[in-house]
Parts: sequence; structure tokens; C-alpha cells
Amino acid sequence: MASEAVENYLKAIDALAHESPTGEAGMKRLATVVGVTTGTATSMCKKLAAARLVKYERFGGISLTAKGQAAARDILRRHRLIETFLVETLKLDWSVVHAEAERLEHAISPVVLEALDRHLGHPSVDPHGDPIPDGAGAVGETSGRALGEFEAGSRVRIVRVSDQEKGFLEFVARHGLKPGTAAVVNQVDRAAQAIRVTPDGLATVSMGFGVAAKIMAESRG
Amino acid sequence: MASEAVENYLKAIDALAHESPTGEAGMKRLATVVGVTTGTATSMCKKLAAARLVKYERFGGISLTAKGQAAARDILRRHRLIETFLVETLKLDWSVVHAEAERLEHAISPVVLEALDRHLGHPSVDPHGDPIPDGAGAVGETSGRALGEFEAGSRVRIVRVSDQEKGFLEFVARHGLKPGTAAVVNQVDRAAQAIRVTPDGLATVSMGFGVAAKIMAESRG
DNA sequence: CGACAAAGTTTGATGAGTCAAACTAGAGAG
DNA sequence: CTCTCTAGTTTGACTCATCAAACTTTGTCG
Repeated sequence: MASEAVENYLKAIDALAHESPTGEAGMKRLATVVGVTTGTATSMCKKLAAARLVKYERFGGISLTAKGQAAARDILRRHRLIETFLVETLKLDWSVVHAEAERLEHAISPVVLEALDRHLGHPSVDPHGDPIPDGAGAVGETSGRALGEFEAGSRVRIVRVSDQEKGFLEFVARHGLKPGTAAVVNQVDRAAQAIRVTPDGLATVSMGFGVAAKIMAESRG
Repeated sequence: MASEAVENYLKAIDALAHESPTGEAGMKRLATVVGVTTGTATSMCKKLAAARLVKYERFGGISLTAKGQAAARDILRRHRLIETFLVETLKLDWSVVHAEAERLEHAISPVVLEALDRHLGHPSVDPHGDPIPDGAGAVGETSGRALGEFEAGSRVRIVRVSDQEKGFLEFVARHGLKPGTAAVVNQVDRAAQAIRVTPDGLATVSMGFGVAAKIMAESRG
């Protein structure tokens, strides 16, 4: 198995590549995400390239090889199953489970992981609505559009939140906007860069486009 | 928090000190248990002494300070709660959980640990019958005598097995001698260094004194 | 006592992962 | 076309945990 450090780099490269249009990660961002200096990130990328886990050329972008992708998906599976377990079984607050899973994901063995999966009934998404890769590494499609992209008056169901930042998650939970919740998009004010949403049976919430972009929903007839 | 390596040394010193009449661990045994050379163990002991976790003098025995004991009990609590969880919640075979817990115990945070404790209903012993230290570090008394010390004909209840070796645990499970089981000690043959035991409703088992010394029981009327 | 084995210690080196700081490539502004 | 800024790279050093091998202590047995 890859070391803890290697796993963290792979996970970060995977995430950055997914959110970038070019499908490649930049060294500066990578270093920031992993929490090291750019020099450290550069030398680690060389090692990862030598191990055929990433594609890397001097001053070029960084991306995962097939082998690296497989490893990243495995880490993602561990991370998301652990998060699900922490929320479902141990009843921990979903705003803290990301950090906890970050530590545990490196220590859990395949045997324990599969037992966890069984115990949880083979869930397909984690508490944030992110898909859990299956044992073979296949990841379900991420569905839904950002709340800010709906028309005023749309009836929606929230399916996913795409940020693990504690403050954001607490905001979402406080206003009852967790995945699974039905809601109505009352207003989309392009000039004010803000929207108003009413989750079923709860108070109406206002939020800026920045936040609305991180809450994904699908239309509900 | 102490590093993973440090935690392993503390755990090993604690275990060795407990099983030694002098209450101190020897360097050779310590190195073997931790899985390093004696040179490595010596230098680590110096570091631990500098951190006031162990008492150590050149060519003298090694023992834990109060601070080291507290740390060791904390690790033991994590280890045993995790083992209990793996058996009780995830239904893993008790002969493998020791190794699994060994890895997870270093990654679990206080928040997750206490949630686990709550989920399990604050158990006082782990699946092997070993006491689980409470949050304050207090450890219950280990009760019971070795099976080999009973008189022939004693009706007993098995309370603990004091070895984590896979083959031994499988032997115990195969013959239904897990903690909690009621049994009768049929015969204690001092000359043959062997005993015969019949667990309630199961077949009679023979075992040498060596094995019998690792199965602890208490009298049952 | 003296010799020897076993236990313990020291030393020098290694690999992983990291940082700070000096340096280089490339892209956009004037 | 050059200047400058930013991203990226290189280098040298450091810490942690480790090993192999040379060396020292201690205790035991003849």
C-alpha cells in the first residue's frame, strides 16, 4: 500500500484535476491543498511519476495515470464509507466527519472496509451526497445542478453539497438544506448575486451565488 | 499526540512490565515485541526518557512514568474499544481483530472514540475478556485464574484469554472456550502437564498446561 | 578469578518527507 | 523586445525512525 503522504497527494491531484477544465492540477494549488511547500510537492510529483501513478513533466500540468486513478478511487471509497459510518452508525455531526475520515482512511484495511460496507447496506452516496465508488472502483454519476441555476419557482430536491468546509456545512445543516431535503427556489436575483430558497416546512433562506453554487439539486416535477 | 512509533513502544513497555516480576521491561524483549533491532529500541528509550514517558538508565530496566502509564492506558482503551466494535458491530472474527485494531488505534480521535464507546454501551471488557480502561484511565481488576490451576471437577466460567496469537484464538473459538462460556474442568494431569475441559454442551478438549495457563476462568459454584 | 555468552549501547548510514531559500521558465504589460 | 510577476524547480539541510555492525557491560559457570 501507498504511504499516507502518497495517498494524500493522489487524492488531492484527483480532486484538482476534476475541478479544472484542463483535467490537470497545478503545482501551487496542489501544494496548498496537501499543506506543503511547492518545492516539496514538486519532488513528490517526481516520485509519483517514477511510480507510474501520475503523469508529470517539468513546468507541465499534473494528472493521474490509470493506476493513479484506481488508487485515488480506492481512497475515495474508504473516505466516503467512513464518513457515512460516522454519521449513520456513530451519529456524529456531519460537519466534523470529513476531518475524522481523513485520518481513518489511511488506517482501515480491506477486511474492515468491506465489513463496514456490509454493515451500512452498501450505500451509494455519502452524507454529503457524493457517490461512493464500488469495490471495483466504478463511481456513479454525480447528478444535479447548482441551486443558483434553477428558475425562480422551481420545486427541487437537494442531492449533494460540494464543499467540506466546516462553516459551510454548519450553515447548510442549520437551515435544513441537507441532501434529501425538498425545497422551493423562491427567487434568483442576478443583480444582487443572491437567491432565496425555502426548504419544506422550514424558514426561507437567502444566500449568495457563491454558496448556492455549492448546493446541488434536481428538479422535482 | 505521540507518534505511532512512540505509542507502540509505550504499549509494549506497559505489556512487558505487567508480565514481568520486576515490573520492568528488558531491551531485547522490547525490541522483539516492537519489531525493531535492540539498537533502535535503545535510542527510542532515550527519547522516551527525555520526554518523561519512561524511566530508563543505561543497562537498567525500562518502566513507565505516571505520564507514560496514562498514555499507555489511553492506547489500551482505544485498542480494546476498537476490537469490541469490530466484533460486536462489524461481526468480524475475533481472531483477526487484534491486528486490525493495531492499525486503527493510532488514527482514531477522541471524538470518534467516545462516540464508539457510546454506541457500544460503554463496555467494560473487550472480546478477549480484557478490561477496557475508562475515559479517566482507570482499569478494572482482571479477575480469574488459569484453567490449569483449578481442581479436577471444578465448574467454571471462562472470563478471559490472555494471548492474541491467531492460532491460539482459533483453537479457543473452535472448541467453544470463549469468554462467557461455562465449562467443567474434568481432569488435571500434573504428570502429563495437560488438562481436560468440557465446555457446556460441547465436546471435551485436551490441552497442555501452556495453553491452559492462557485461559482464565472463575469458579461457578 | 577469568572467560564467555547474552544483553545492551554506540556509531554511521539510510529513506521518507519536509522546509527555506536560491534559482529558472513563461506569460502578460508596456 | 524587455521587464516583471508568478508558478515551478533545485539544492542543501533537517527530523524521525530505522538498520548493521562494532563495541561495552553484566552475570554466570568452570
